[in-house]
Amino acid sequence: MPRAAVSVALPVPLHGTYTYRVDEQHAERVEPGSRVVVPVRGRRVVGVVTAGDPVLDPGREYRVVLEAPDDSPSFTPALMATCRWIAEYYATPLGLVFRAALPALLTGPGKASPAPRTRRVASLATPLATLVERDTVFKRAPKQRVAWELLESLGGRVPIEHLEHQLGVSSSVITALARRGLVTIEREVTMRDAFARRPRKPSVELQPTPAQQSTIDALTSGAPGTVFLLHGVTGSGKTLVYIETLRRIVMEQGRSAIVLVPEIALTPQTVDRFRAAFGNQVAVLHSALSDGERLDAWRAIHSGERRIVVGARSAVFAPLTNVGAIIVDEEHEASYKQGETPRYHARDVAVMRARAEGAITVLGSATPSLESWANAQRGAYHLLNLPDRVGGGALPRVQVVDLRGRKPADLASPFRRVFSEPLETALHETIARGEQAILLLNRRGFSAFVQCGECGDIAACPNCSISLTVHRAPERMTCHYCGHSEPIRVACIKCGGATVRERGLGTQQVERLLLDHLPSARVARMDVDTTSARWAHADILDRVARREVDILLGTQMIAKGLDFPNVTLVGVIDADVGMSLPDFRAAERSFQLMAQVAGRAGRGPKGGHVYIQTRLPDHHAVRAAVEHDFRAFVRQEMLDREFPPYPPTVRLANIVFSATDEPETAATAERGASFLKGLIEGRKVEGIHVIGPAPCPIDRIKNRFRWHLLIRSVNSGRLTRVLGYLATHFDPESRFDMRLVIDRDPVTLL
DNA sequence: ATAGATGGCTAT
DNA sequence: TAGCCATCTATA
Repeated sequence: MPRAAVSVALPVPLHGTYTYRVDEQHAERVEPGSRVVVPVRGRRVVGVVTAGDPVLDPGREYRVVLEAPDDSPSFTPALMATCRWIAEYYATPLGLVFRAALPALLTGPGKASPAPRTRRVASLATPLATLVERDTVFKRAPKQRVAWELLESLGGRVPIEHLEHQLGVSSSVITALARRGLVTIEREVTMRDAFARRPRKPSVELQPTPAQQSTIDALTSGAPGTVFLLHGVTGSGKTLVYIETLRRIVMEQGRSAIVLVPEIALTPQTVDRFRAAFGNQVAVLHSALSDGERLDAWRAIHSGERRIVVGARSAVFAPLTNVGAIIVDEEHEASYKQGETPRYHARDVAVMRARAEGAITVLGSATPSLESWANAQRGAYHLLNLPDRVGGGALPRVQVVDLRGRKPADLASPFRRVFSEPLETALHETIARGEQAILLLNRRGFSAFVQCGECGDIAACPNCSISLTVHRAPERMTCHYCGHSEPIRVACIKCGGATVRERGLGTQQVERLLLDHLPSARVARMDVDTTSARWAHADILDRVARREVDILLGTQMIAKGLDFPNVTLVGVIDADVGMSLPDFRAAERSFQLMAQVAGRAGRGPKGGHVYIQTRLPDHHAVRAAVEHDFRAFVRQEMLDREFPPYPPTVRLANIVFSATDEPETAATAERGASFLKGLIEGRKVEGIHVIGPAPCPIDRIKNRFRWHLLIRSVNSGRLTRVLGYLATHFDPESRFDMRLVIDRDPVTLL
């Protein structure tokens, strides 16, 4: 039945759809989920058909769909349903959700697809059959002979990139061979796939242990829509469980699957294992792909050519059909939350999509998020445990170095101020034994906090129980949730001891100290500055794997998924910096980080040691990290989130106002708060509370002033309705470039 | 979100 | 006074 008109969601921040007529030429090619090119204010825009045959107003003119560029819809019904859920839950226009779900090259009306990528390939030009012949030709060029024979042994035709990077042939040798006419170099069109640069290892997956096997059995017999929370300690072999589960669901049952990983660049080893196990069934989507590469991968998935998608956050939108499983590795990771509109959490989207697809969801972590843990406790998720390391290896011994009440003599040198004696000794010994160390430095605090030098207590807000931030002019401590403010404490309210103002150290400073005091150690630094280049992450980690690095110093990015058997020492330089962040998840983040980084130590037969330097040795996050006891941490942390209530006890949304004028921003935030309070009181909505407004912890970005307010709700559906109402009925007024952002389930409140 | 229109301000 | 930038406006 050809359609006369369609409803189209457009990538504009307007809620609701637009109606366009369809002429006969396009009638057969438009159905829900199809991309269409339509006129919007005189320009061509790509929208997505949400429904066919809407009711038309006879008294009105409608514009006509200009193009229906695709043979088949880009969105399956299950994926459409998932996008609709996102639009409603996060109070985001549907068209913007669709746009986020498509590769960039499919969201613009342009037809120009980028030029295919080529690579240079070397081939043998002349056969040199006899040894005598070779001896003469290569008499004075032994390196050319090696290269030539390597080429010959590999079938006479090899990409130059491969010769240079994996086989160690220098480029000058190749040019010389080409110049002498012994080798010809030509260009060849390749599939754009940057990850193919990494050497592919042969598949040598081990046999599952009995514990792994029973987990695999449980996962593969889960009813459609079941969500599993797989709590497996570091080194318990979760990746093998994922792989064997997919072997059944994808290879044996013929379905498809998505594997979400926090950030591919940080987890190359995990990705390598999937590629090794499933070869060209795997499409890898990661942030470093070019637009063209991403489009190629999308097409290969859409056509059914690749049925396993491994990727970061947005891979949850992979255009697969018949999805049987969605795996979310390291499900607690904050990078699953998108930082811009649509601000979806890929873990939660994964659960919704899996339900729509009739698939199982596997949320895996050694340190699950409190949200997922609470869902498992109330029976919404099915909990599976892998409590032991594969091969019976012990978890490393964790030792606390108490930095409280250190004597002036201990603080004489800058080095000693950062590295306690036990940590320094351990570093020396580790390097002397030819083993490797990882040093974790929490992200530099963006703001200063006040801590007691005697008991370690960090000054916190009496209403919100998050840390207070030091402000200059006027000099006060301020809460960035509710706006509470008080003079800077000089004496600790718990013990009366003298307080100090703290602000974390930078990685460069610590690197300098290491280079000065351990001149023989080879130090690699890994942070945003050293990893901006495309393959910088993988390159640094590969150097560590090849043991070209003695000490790897870095921010949280070093804590993830690495498996280096020769790393026997891990040091957490200052656990308190993380604990001091003005964020209700500060303790959770710190615990996760300590637990994850501790899991990097002692993965080999040599065992391992962890040192945590802190002034809060009795804090439950530190104690639980020492004991490797996630459940003990959760028990205390759940209590702490009850009053004042924070997730998972309540649902949370962060409403951010920003504009170029400070008083106007504050006034609009006030107006937003009154609007919400009026709505809540007027409609007698129970269990929803507005906190603030207050300046955002980062109160100014690129000359825009930022204020925010928080909404707490005991009930999810009610919060959905309030946010939907705010998005469609509150007018922030566009003076001073005013913008309003609704961030539901925020992972950071900066 | 975003392009095109508008209006004020600076460098020439 | 042209050109630039911040701001405004509308989207079938």
